[in-house]
Amino acid sequence: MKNKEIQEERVRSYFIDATKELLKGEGLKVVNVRNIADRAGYSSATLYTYFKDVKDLIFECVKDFQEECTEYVIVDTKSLPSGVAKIKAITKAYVKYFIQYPGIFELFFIEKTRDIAHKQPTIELIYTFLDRLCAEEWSYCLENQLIDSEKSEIMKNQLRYVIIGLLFLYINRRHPSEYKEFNRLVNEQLDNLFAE
Amino acid sequence: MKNKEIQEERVRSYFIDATKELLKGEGLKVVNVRNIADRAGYSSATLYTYFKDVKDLIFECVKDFQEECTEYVIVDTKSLPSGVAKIKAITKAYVKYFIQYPGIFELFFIEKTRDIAHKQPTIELIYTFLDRLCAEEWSYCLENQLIDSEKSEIMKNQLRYVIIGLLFLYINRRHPSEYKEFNRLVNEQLDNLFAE
DNA sequence: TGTAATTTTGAACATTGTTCAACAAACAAA
DNA sequence: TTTGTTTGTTGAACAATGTTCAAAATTACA
Repeated sequence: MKNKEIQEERVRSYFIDATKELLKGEGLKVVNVRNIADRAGYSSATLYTYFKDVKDLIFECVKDFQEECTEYVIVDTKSLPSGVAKIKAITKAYVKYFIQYPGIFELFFIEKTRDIAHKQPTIELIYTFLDRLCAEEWSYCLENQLIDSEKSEIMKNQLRYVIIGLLFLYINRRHPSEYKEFNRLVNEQLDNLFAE
Repeated sequence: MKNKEIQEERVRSYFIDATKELLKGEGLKVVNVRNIADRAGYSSATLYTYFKDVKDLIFECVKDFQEECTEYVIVDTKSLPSGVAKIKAITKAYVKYFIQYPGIFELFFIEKTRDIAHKQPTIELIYTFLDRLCAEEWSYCLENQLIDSEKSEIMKNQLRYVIIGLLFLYINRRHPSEYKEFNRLVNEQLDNLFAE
């Protein structure tokens, strides 16, 4: 009974890895059952013995990518001292990760889940991701009165929505058309958020 | 030659009207060539003599909906005196319009255009829409020194991105799950933006 | 080794967007 | 009015997508 579970998990991982490779490579537009199955070395019909449907499989990748992104952010910012500048740096690393892998951004934020109610825990995970990346730093800033505690919740929300808005329009709509300008806007908004 | 053009424009409008009805009703998920053509009273093949493809047809609706939304906002806010409160009111009306017709939000911001380069003027129109709705009011506030002119561009950007972020997560991801909470967040962010 | 259980799959189906040869309607020329 | 040409319309077919299922292949085990 135990072996069966191990083997089952193994095959699932072949499909998941194949999907992750496609998402990181050419992005959502080439993620389909036949491409996934080809890459995993199975027929597309086999996919359905391990996953309810292809959306289910695709959403299985979320947790892995969050871990990868977390690692990416930590590596990029670990040497910085705590404080407002570190929140900015974490946010910029988070942004950079999605710019590097637009397919992952699409998966996290744009791709429609068939059954959004059933996937709500995953959605919640995505939604609170930036908060969790910055949580320690917010705490530090509040403890050391670097940030007005009255305003901290509003600021967290502002950070979340501004960054999602920026990433969304840039990745989904090529707006602004130049990365440089996009980057300038990110910096401007971050500086503004923590100004005064 | 003139008659031909009139008739052609007429048939185009049948398809466009059919698409608009579907978008305002059940939303993007039911917008497909067969549904559109059925409603327009033609075969789906006919659609292709009047439009390059279905995305082209769908994007034809953008301008009409912008006019409708503009009207909606004007009616909702025309009696208010100029000033910061009016910018807030215009923004809230803009948000309400998209909450009422989520399908139109999807069309404006989420739906992928096949050829994003070719559609860039339309994208630009969408992107600058809220700015244009508020343009007069920003001018008024700047002239009367109700807003720091140094910060006005940053504030406009903040407004745009926060509102798009909020609408996007609420409409596309049911987050937050309650409209009341969504509304609270919109108000909180608007108040914060114009505070101090 | 033979049989039962499990895993895998090819083939089929439904639903998309799109194309095209053929049909129908409108129009022009005789 | 008849005939021929141009224009508009469409059914049928195609390709790409997700999904299902009976049958084939493989594995487990008595």
